[in-house]
Amino acid sequence: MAPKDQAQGTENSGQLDFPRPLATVDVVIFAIRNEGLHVLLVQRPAGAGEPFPLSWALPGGFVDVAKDRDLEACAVRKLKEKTGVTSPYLEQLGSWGSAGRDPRGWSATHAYFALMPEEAGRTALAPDAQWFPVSAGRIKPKLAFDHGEILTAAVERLRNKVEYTSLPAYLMPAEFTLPDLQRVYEIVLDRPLEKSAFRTRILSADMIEPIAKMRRGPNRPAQLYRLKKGKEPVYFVRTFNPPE
Amino acid sequence: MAPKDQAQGTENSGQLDFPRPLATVDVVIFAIRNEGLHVLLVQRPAGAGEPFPLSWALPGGFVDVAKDRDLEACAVRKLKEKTGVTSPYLEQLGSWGSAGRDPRGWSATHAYFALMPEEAGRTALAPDAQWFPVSAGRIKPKLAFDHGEILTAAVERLRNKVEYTSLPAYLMPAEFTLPDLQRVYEIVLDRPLEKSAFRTRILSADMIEPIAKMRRGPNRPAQLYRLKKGKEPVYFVRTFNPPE
DNA sequence: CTAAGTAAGTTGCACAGTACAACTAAGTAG
DNA sequence: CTACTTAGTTGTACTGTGCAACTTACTTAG
Repeated sequence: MAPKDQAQGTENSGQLDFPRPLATVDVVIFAIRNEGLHVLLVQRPAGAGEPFPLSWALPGGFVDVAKDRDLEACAVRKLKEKTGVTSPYLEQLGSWGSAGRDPRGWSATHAYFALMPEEAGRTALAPDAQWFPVSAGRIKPKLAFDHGEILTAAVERLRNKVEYTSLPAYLMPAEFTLPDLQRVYEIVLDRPLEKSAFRTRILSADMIEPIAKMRRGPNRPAQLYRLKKGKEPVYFVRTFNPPE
Repeated sequence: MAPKDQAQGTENSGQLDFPRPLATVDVVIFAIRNEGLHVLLVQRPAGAGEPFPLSWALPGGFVDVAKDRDLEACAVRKLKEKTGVTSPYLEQLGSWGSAGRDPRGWSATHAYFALMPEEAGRTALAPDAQWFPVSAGRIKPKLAFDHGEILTAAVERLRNKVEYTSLPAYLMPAEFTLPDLQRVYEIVLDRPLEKSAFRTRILSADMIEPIAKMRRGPNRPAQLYRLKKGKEPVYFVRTFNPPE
């Protein structure tokens, strides 16, 4: 039986015995590793009746109406199961739902995207999880379901936001230098940025603070910074001017 | 029975006989009427077992797995049912899902937001639908479910985007002047904008074109424009500089 | 016919923040 | 001590907004 057109709004919408779509949550987890943007994927099981056996997929799964108080709690749970940690940044990305995206039936997934420092993703990675480099907004293996499309949307959202926010700060380790941060911006945007304009922008944003320590190397030492506590992401009033 | 932790990923996730959340779609439909931002609401029925009887709510309802190919098609359908038209702009806003938001059980809604010109919303409005003014991001009546929260998020998203996009163009009638458009920007942002900077921004964006007609009034006539066909929204590289 | 009023549209200068490029500073390695 | 490298600064050009005064084109009152 199909729901009434005006479900949530007709005299008999109290009857709820019509077919419901499957509800899942998937999380696109980004980290910087080896000077490159990486995403965490999970290999699908090979069991009978399993869709996309052995394909790689975004970590996620069904909403558990007994366990999950709300969608975000569900996303946090999935993230924790695969990485052993909670991420410093979690944002809703959007939802994808259609008749055909899952062979098991009409399904809708609520996608989230998370940013974490490399160091966080090393602790307790699930055995079926693995980091994959993202190049040109794509991943090498073809992903299960429509996860390739979701990943592309996540990369695009990340790139757009990096243009005018402080999001890359959540990809940094506890202590970092300004050139470190700039490199992460450049990795995500895949283009070089102006050093002086970058420094002006970041330092006037009141988002990081210097600590009493320098990063020493074979050349001039660099000031180390840390994120100010409890800092929301900062929104700048301009984008970096794209080249072209 | 609860889904496995690793649903979409365990040997027996082929079994799909665990409880599923309710899946709905709701649409926040904006239009400018009487120099003010308005949103379309629908009054809930009074039948037995109906949650929030006679409260006002966002137009929406259950996903119909037989009728709706995907979520967006479902949103378009809801929109059409209430307004009789399709809107020139429809964007996904986010999803809200939790155990408590609907007394009938764990439910998740996929929220969209739509922009349309006033003229479009006059044709075939459903009898239970009505336009309400939005002031200070709020609506007078307390809305059903968590729709107040969703509306607040939609207004916030709209305000943010108006700061650096051409979205208000979708709120305009077929022919409009630049001062008309500026007024709509000012209505949404709730603050005055600079005339000359506004004109420079809009005219250099290649989004509207002048037509061979002027708007005549008790003073200097104004050039009429129309949206260029098939125009995607334009993103500017700066926001208008907020005051203070 | 003229003057006053009003809104459309233009112009010029100040200001903020990025782009570009050259410079200084502080370390290591030979 | 010199060469090299990266951190960090400085100065000038450019772009687009903020602000304010100005011109233009119409209506209405007299």
